[in-house]
Amino acid sequence: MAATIKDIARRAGVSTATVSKVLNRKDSVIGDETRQKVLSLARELNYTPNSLARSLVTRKSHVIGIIVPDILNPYFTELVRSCDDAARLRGYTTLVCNSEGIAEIETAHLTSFGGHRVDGILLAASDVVPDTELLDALRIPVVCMDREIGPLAQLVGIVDTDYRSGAYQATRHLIEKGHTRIAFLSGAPHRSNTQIRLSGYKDALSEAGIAFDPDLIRCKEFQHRFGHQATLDLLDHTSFSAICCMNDMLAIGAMVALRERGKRVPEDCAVIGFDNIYLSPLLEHPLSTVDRRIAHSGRVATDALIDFLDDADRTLTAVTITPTVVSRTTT
Amino acid sequence: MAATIKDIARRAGVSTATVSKVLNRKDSVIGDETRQKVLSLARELNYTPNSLARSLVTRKSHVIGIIVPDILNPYFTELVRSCDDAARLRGYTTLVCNSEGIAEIETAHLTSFGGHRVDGILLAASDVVPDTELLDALRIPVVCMDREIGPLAQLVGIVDTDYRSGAYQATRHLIEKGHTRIAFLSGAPHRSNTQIRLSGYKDALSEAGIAFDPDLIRCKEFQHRFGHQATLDLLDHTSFSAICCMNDMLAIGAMVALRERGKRVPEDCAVIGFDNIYLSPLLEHPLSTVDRRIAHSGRVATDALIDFLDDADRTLTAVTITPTVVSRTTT
DNA sequence: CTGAAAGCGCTAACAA
DNA sequence: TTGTTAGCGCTTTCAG
Repeated sequence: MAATIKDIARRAGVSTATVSKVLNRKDSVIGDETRQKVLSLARELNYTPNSLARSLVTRKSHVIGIIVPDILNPYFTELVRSCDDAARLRGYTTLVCNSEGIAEIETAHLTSFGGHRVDGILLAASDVVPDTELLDALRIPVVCMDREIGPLAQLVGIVDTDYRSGAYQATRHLIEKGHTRIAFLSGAPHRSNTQIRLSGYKDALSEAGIAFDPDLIRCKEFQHRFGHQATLDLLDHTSFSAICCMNDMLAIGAMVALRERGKRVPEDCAVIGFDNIYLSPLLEHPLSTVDRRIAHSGRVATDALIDFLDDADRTLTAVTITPTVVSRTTT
Repeated sequence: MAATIKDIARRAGVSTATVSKVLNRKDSVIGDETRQKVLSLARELNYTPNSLARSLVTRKSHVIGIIVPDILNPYFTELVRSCDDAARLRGYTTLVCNSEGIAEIETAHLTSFGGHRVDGILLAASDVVPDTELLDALRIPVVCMDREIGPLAQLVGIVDTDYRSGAYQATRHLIEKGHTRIAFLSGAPHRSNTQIRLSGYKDALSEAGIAFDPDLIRCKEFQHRFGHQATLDLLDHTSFSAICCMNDMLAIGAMVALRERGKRVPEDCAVIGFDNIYLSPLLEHPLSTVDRRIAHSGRVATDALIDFLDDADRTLTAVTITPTVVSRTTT
């Protein structure tokens, strides 16, 4: 059995209260020899405080719950990694859950966060509509990491990306390269996630005097499989010389489809992505994309949450990241 | 404040013990109306058990600690994801930590696992030599996920991959394609991880009557940057027609270097990887590689651990995964 | 400067 | 069938 504060107290001939004080650096009032005795005993017994017991009384778990749709998606892998790094730097541990983009699963995770008494929640809702009632009932501070969500009492931060601008820039980039028939791939069609991006796409088109053609639009989900499938479908039903993908995995899927059909990138068809995941420069054709500063946004979100938790900043933090085009070889 | 068992007890006019019994399905002995009253009250008050308190008394946290070098590496992303899935299926939660491949960091995480009273540990030690003394002192069951580690009292499972066979098969695959000058890229040279693979490589060569040439060997770390750098270096200093990479990220890095130097894959130089990460078929040149059943191994490791924890199987589980070559377009 | 006592929310015998 | 009691390991007033 692991040593407890009691073991130390007994051997040191002091009370557990004293040991606790020493161990928590609340020892300004503690005698020097007592402190030394306790400290050396702690080392000797290989003492590690039981954080369950500690959290129970302090009502602070120093754990942050993170929800993402799927950590396998490189975008979320990077996001989670940067959140975790930022959290550890400030003494917090991270509990990561995958919602699969399914509201019920997200809800279950949120409930479990409540049970584990996490101090705060970092939420990448993506395409799912979170149960805001639950979120409110939980009374746990929340920071949204990828988009706004409905009104929420416990919302203490939003790290938003200017998707409209990103999509606009991507489209414009393609237009400047001379394309006029530009296909558009994105996630769930009715979600703001997609609608906002679509508006940026349309803005760029109309600005250039190009008519919007709904036949060029394919919206369903943010996964490479869909990028692949949609591109094949596009190839079969219409003509175009560029694809504007609303994330990099979609772009990767699109390029696979293009290759299968013998199309060269960018000669026969240009491709641009969105996110700038760390893989995009490593592809055989390094991917042109829209950089959204993934690691930075994770860090900012985490810091905002912890600032709030640690009482450093009790106001709502709202940060909007303006993405920028990174032109590589696929456009 | 979240409702507690006490709140329910008071309103239901019963004792907390009774409430606890109902809520834990130890209610075979509980009166029907009492049960109903408690259950409906629990729902009404939106009761969620405090798992900290529960774990403190039951001495079971239902949390499993996972250590990997870096979750950004797709191999570990997949591994962690499959462990997490398997764990949740059995009622466990997962606490994931990145060791960065640095022993001190791994040690810090292990210590923190002790503090959090995790029930078991899933360890992907990779190139780091774990502090087996600490591990023993912790008295927490451990399953190794990618290789064996030294003698360990608390070791309850090993999921090993037959690296020798994998490297042998990869090399042989290349030889069968007509290559004789085959470069070899791997991680830390003095680690078993690399040495075992190297022996497979050598076996295949000697079997084919090809002399081993140390100039073709580059071992340092398992990251794409090194794959890139090593390939450039190889290109500058020797000649070869194939590269045998001991993980897929190395292969991706190598292919970038090859492209930069105007070499075509596989015409000018064949490349084979190791791991079969989910990205490898998605590359522009789908990567030939050695499949090691990542998700399967994570599942097996997790199940072995939980079997032990749940008392279903108190013997040491030792599984060796035999990898197989997947031939795609780069060889 | 140190200790006694209470209690965080829950479970687990043992009584009743 | 239900309640009483004790206690998990720790922190935190409040006395001494």
